[in-house]
Amino acid sequence: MPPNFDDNPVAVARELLGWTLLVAGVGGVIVETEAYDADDPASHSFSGRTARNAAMFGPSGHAYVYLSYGLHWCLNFVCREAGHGAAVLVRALQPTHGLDVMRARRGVEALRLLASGPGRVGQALGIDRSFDGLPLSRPPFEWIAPPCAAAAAHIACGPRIGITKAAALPWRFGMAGSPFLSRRLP
DNA sequence: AGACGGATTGCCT
DNA sequence: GGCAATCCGTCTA
Repeated sequence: MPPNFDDNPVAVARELLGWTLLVAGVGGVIVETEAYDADDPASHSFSGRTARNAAMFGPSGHAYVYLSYGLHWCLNFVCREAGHGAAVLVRALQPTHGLDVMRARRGVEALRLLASGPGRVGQALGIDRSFDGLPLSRPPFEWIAPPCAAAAAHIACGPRIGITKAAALPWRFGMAGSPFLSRRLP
């Protein structure tokens, strides 16, 4: 049972925290996300549809994958209804499943370094261009719901990272105090 | 056809 | 805390 993606990206970004995301059996608990909306200058969808961001304008509940800085594959979830260009970026996981696979892919041992950062998440999960546009409700994706009401009480938010436009919006969300965040939250 | 910049990471001091 | 690496997508001609 996957989470509900038919909502605005800020709501989806918050609701995703605490869910366990597995890709081919490898993954962990989502502890950090960022929201990107259609009329958001920092969003890849802001300047309209192109070949790269086409998945963002497709149906919700699908993956949008892009290459960052020429070498990092980043995983996003399309949300709202089709055609809006809204998505949520997965920024960090607490590794729980397939630790050895992730260690091999990442080339590091420490749990803390396996998936704390969007590029690390992509590498740890084996994400690449071929995942762009795939539905999140079917294999290789698999979801485990968070323990009831556990996540909501511990969510913190702050400005998004690495962007220059709309930098003031507090659209980065994380589980407060988690050691697996890519950076501290206020 | 060619230039330019980026939703980052890792290694440096 | 600072900065180089790296290469695809987009824009301009």
